[in-house]
Parts: sequence; structure tokens; C-alpha cells
Amino acid sequence: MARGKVQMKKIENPVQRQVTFCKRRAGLLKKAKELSVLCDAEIGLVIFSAHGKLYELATKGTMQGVMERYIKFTTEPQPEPPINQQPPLLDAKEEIDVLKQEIGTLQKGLSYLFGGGIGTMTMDELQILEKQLEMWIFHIRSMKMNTMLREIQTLRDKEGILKAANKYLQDKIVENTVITDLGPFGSDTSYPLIIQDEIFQL
Amino acid sequence: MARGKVQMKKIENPVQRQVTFCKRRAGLLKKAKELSVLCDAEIGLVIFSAHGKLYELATKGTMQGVMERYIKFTTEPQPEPPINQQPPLLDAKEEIDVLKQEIGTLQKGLSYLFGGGIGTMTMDELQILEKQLEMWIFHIRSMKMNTMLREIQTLRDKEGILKAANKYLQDKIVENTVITDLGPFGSDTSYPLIIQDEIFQL
DNA sequence: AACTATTCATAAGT
DNA sequence: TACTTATGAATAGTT
Repeated sequence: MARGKVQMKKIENPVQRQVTFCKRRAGLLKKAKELSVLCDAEIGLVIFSAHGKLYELATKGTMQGVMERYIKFTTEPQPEPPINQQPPLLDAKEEIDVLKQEIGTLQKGLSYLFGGGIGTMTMDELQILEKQLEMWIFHIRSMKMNTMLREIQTLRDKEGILKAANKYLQDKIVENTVITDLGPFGSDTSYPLIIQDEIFQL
Repeated sequence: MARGKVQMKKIENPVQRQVTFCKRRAGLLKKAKELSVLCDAEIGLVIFSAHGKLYELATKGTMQGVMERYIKFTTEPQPEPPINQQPPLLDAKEEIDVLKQEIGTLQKGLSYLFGGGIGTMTMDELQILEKQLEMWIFHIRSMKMNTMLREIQTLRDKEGILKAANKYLQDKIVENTVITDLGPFGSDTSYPLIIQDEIFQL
């Protein structure tokens, strides 16, 4: 930098350290912005000063966004965006592994937030925590219900399409055999045994 | 920097952009390390290249640690370290407030970890999450049970002490009145109405 | 907070 | 991809 090299160790003089912190922090944030702009990169930068003050920069979106992307990236295998893409669940097993890791993180967060020892919590605190967890479960269950309802609807849609296809096939067969024979078709509840795969590619 | 200023906009030439990305990325990481060492700061730096590759730096601990600290900092009010300190429970009301804030943090963490939309979770994922939450509740409830058992034990201890005190007082009264009168005392189930506060300072 | 002498980072070239 | 070099930027020490 200027007027003498600087030793790569903590600056002992608190005043000088604070000044250097301000200058270099500004420089670092500027450099990060530049890199993001010049090279189209997404950057998240978090700086906690020695006294605990927070300085942050998130290019392209929020810090939340960067952190989510980071978690996703480090949790999943390399291929960056293979989670919940168009093909709704390509590999259920892999997805469950991902979830397990996420839950592990959450658990860590729990024991961390209530660190020092959950054993020291008061009755009131336990009561609140239990209630909170119950609310979460309630939330999860209502989401499960929604998922099931959606699946049921999807199945009904498919049923409708199959019935229509069935009808169409029946009509065609009747049409082709009308001269020689009037077959036993006609029931509204009978379905064809041959199903076109394409029907499922909705 | 060298041989001509650089325009602060995305470098169009892909080759040059890639070269610049490598150079400036290295520079940025170096500067971040230096700032951390010189000024005793905790820094988390995440860089996603335009092609989605991840580069990261976490000084002092892990990126997880930085992100947890960030979440805590942005969720809670400023006073950074007033969480479950030595004085076990100086003010129960205050402690509950702290707990509520911590729960808020946890909630945020939940929606963050499953960010992007919990609505996209699969049935399997929801199932696992629900089970996890139930296990937490089970844990909480067993802790509540322990707390209650401990309180019951404490009350029994107090009862024993009170009974002993009662006996002592009775004996004293009997002793002092034995000449003039044999009072109606003698029941094992009667307690004195006057209780010494000191008895409760166990 | 502003200045300036230096060192550092790096754009362009090889 | 790596090295070199000329030059612009960052900044340590000073005021």
C-alpha cells in the first residue's frame, strides 16, 4: 500500500486498527461490487467488525438469496440447479437425503440458539417452545393435506382424460365394426386396457 | 488498473471476462483475508460465477457460523451478546421475551432453509419434517416432565421441613405450658400458622 | 477528513 | 494457462 509495507498480523494500535478497518472495508466492498458488475457474478459479503458491528453486501438480490443459494449448493451435489425443477421429482431418494441434511442444519440451529444447555430452560420457556412446535406441526399437516388434495385432483383429471380416451376408442371400434357386429361395449364404467403413455405427459 | 482504465460494466468479451474474473476473484479473497487478520474481523464471502460455480471464504470458523451470526444479527435487536448469560434467570419475564425472539429467529431459519417456497416440498419431505417436529415435541415434553418432577420433589422437601418446624414449635409450646395447661396439641396433621420466611431460602 | 508517497492489483500483451 | 510489464487503484502514514 503506501509508506511502508504492512505486516500481516493483527494491528495492535486500536486507533490505527479502526482506521485501517474503515479504509479496507470500503475498499473490499468496492472491489466486490466491481467484480460482480464486470464479471456478472453474484456475491455475498458479510463483515463483522471486532466489536460485532455488521457490514454487508449482496449483489444481485438479497443476502437471504445468496445464503439460500449457498446452502443449496453446498448441500446438494455439484449440478447446481437440479432441485425441484420442471421434472417435479426426478429422484425422490436424493431429495430426501437433501432434506435430512437440511434438518440436521436446523437441529444444529436449535441447539445453538438454545445453546449452553436446554436443560436450564424454565417451565414457561418450555411451554412456549412446545406450543411453537405444535404450531409448526399443524402447519406441516395442513400442507400435507394440500398436497394430498392436489394429488387427488390430478388423479381425477387423469381419470377424466382416460374416460374420454376410452369413449373415443370405443366409438372408433364401434364405428369399425358397426357393419359386421355390434359389440358388447356401452358401459360407462368400463375402461380400455391399453393406455397411451402420452396421456400422462400433461 | 493497468494499461487503461476499465469501464464499470459487464465485460462483453467472454474470454477476457473469465480472465478478469479469475484475477479479481483471487484479489478479492486475498483482501478479505487481510482485512480479517489485520482488523480482527469475521468475514464471510460467497462468490457465484456467472456459470454458477461457487467460491467462498470464511475467516474465523465456518460459513455456517457466519450465516448463523448474520441471521441472529439481522433478526434480533442490536445488543449482540445478551443471550442466556451467567445469571441463570434473573428476570423470568425478560427471559421469556428473549426466548420469543429466539423462536422468531428459528422460524426465520426454518422458512430460510426451506426457502423459495415450502409449498414445493414433496410429500416425503413433509413426512420427514413432521416426524422431526414430533420428536422435538417429545423431547420438550420429557423435559417438562423432569422439571415438574423436580418441582414436586422440592415441594416435598419443603413440606418435610415445615413439618419438622411444626413439631419443634409444638414441643416448645407444650414445654412452656406443660405446668399450667396441656393444650389441645398433639395431632400429626396440624400445622402452625406462623411460618419463618427463612425456611424457604433453601 | 484530506493528502501523498508508496505499494499493490491488474489489463493488456507475450 | 502462466508470466511480464506498464499503469491505475488502494492505502499507510502523516497533517
